[in-house]
Amino acid sequence: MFIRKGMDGTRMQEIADEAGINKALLHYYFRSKDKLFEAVFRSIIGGFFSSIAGAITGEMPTVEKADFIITHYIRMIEENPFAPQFIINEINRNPQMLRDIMLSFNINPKHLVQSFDNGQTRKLPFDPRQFVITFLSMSIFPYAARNLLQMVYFEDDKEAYNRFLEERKLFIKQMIIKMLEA
Amino acid sequence: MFIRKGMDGTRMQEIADEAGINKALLHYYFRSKDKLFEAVFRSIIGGFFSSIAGAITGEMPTVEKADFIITHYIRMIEENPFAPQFIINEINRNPQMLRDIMLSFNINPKHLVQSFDNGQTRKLPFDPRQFVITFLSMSIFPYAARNLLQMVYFEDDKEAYNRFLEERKLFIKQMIIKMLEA
DNA sequence: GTCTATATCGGGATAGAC
DNA sequence: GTCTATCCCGATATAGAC
Repeated sequence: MFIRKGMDGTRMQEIADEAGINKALLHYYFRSKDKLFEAVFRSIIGGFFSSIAGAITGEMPTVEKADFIITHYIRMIEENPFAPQFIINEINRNPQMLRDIMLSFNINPKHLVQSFDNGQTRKLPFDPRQFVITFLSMSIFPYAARNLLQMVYFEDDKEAYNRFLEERKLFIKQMIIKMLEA
Repeated sequence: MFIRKGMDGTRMQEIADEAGINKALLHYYFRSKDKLFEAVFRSIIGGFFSSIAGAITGEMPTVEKADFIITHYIRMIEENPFAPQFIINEINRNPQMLRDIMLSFNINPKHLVQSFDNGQTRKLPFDPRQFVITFLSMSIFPYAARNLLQMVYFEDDKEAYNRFLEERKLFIKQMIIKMLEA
């Protein structure tokens, strides 16, 4: 419910109904709405975040390695299509939470940045983060803006949009590989 | 305030304070929070939406035309960096509103889709919407997810991220033109 | 049109029985 | 642990003076 309607838009009563219990019990377990939300948020961000990190630590990808990472990452988005936008929203609402979570997941931003200097991308004419963020953009945005894009460009045809997303997996792979080879 | 904190997270009192008036006057003008929100939303989406449409109606872009459109579109995002995510969020919250607005702006989805069949892109091996949505993704996502990306990949260095965005304009142009030429 | 004061209600949180 | 009943505050909305 938090994912669908956000922290502010969700009622404790709705959550209790969905869980088949009552509000009081919800407070008994989590003490407050804030605490409940944080618990939910941490569990959602966990998988996604470690994958974002995993996708770029170590040496930068060779083309073969990139292919593996892309497949893995896109599958994760497919399985959690609403998670990315939820994460983005809540980090905008409360940026401090991300810092805490990064610490608790033992992720050091410095290491992330340094890892860009390894591997073959060093000869590229652009900051290699351009490629990483381009990949994330191409993968995440069509899910985050699904309702908008589906309505504007696909006459609100759900099936047509699903086919588009399916075709897009190959498209993304080819684009990224082309960029890395360029 | 709606852009920053969303419809649910914004208080009428805050808006009144910001405007230097009081709550009662706000209701006098707009009758209800819902009505006020819709007025704000329509005015924000207006410019963006007509540009999304304008960017792809008529024949599909030649490389020269694409360059012009990209420059124009990115500038609009730069001037309203929070608008895209706001629009995406509120359309997810209330998809019907977009349908109404599209009607009132006289935008017909069928025409949008048909326009993809014109021009040189017809020979491309992919649905041309892949290119349009790739462009939108590359342009919008780095603004929508700014807090997240800046923290994870730029050690929360605001200036470094601004330089990245500046460099990205050229990067996007080159990528899109490369795709269209491919 | 603009204000103060107030009605009304919804929702987070708690008390206390079981 | 789980429930019902209730407190209490904050937020939308309105009444009514000026």
